[in-house]
Amino acid sequence: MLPLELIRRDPDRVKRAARLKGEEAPIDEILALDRGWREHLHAAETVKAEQNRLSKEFAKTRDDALKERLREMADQAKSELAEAEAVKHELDDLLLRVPNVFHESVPVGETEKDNLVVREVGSKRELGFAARTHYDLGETLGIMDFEHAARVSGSRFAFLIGEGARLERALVQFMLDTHTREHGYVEVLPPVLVNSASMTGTANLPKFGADAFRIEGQDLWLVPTAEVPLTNFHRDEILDGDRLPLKYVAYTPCFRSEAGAAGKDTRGFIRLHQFSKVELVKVTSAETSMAEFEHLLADAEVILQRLGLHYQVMLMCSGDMGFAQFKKYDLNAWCPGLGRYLEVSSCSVFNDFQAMRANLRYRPARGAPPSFAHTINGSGLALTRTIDAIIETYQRADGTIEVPEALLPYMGGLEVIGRRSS
RNA sequence: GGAGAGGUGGCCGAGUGGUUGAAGGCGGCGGUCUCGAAAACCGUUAUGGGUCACUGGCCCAUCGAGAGUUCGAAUCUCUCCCUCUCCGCCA
Repeated sequence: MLPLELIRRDPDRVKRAARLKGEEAPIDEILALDRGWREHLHAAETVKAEQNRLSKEFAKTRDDALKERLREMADQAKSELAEAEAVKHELDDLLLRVPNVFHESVPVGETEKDNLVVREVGSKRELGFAARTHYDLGETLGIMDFEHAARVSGSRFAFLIGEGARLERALVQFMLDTHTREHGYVEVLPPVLVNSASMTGTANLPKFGADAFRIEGQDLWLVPTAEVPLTNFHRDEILDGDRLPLKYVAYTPCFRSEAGAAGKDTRGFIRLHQFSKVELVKVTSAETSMAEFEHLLADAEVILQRLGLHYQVMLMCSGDMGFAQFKKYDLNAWCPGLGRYLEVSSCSVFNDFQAMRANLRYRPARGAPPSFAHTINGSGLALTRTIDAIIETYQRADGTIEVPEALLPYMGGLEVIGRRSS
């Protein structure tokens, strides 16, 4: 969330940022509640201070009249404080609904059409025959199965089978190895059920609860991304500054109900209620976050480069970047069969927006007062769509799929997916 | 899931309802001593918030969380969470 102090000092900046993001921000209500809260709090504390003082006196004198007066003061302080807290709750609730501001380098715009292509790497592969989609190829080869998934779970689920499942496992291994051995991330296997406080910490709550799956009757949610457990790992802590940046990588399933997206990408292995992702998370100091953000983006790009996939780096405009992000890049991989790019990674920096919600701080130097950390995350990469891009890019005229060179060590000698072994 | 024990500051660990925001120790920081270091000794060492005559002061809150009893709660009561031990169940 944003510091209340920022909203007091520069409400217009916050309003403007929200408008350019296409979000609502109840700034005037917040300012009114803020005034009310401080009035009641001041009243309560004044009475309480006097009560504390007289209470010590009472310990000596045991004066009955004083006791009666103290009883009244206690009631008064209690009711003022209750009033202050009620207003503060309302205030905090609204604060959690104020979107983050954004970095000066973010282009102002309304829709995805206003996003900026920062660079393109590689080029669209010429196949020399009519490209087929990953779901056509996948179903034909028997490595993807949507029909049985619909029976077992419902729509927007999928099975990977045989060499398809093997491909995902190889990719996971490849990505984790690259990020841990070469990029210095610590591998983590987190819980995939998290509580509401964690969901609030990363700003998935209160606004986006409808996009997530909740466990009935319990305060538990299925993680929409490993960002939630990784970023909340240090919630309510004060870290030593010299431990930063912290770098974590985790492979987890991700669960999204995607309520608002019905009808979009219904075909194929693209937008599912459950998908796998390798996620990168960094916790940094305020000074280094923007540079660490660019590094994280580069770490994710390495995966695409090694897989030999053509992709573009897209800088998201204000209107398309989301509630919590300070700046965001998408990595879009080219899929010849679909004839379009698929988003395989989304990399974001949040400045202290998440850290304030999660109360995640660090001490810049010995004895210095704590500051809120900066948080960064990005997919490195989403497995499902990376598989789509690989299948469509490496397909051969006979409908089999070549295994990208980088994955050969992870595929146990398999060089072509779908080749008859007879 | 059943039975029991316990959750105190960066860490360990005292704590009788009333100068206890909290003894003591460790660690950290500053200093004395020293050619320097160690040791020893002295001092200092939480977080959040409000407020003011605002490079400082004053006030409030915080001893797992929440509620209660009381003029006053780390200390008494209740609920919840977590940890540990034993049993059960399981991967």
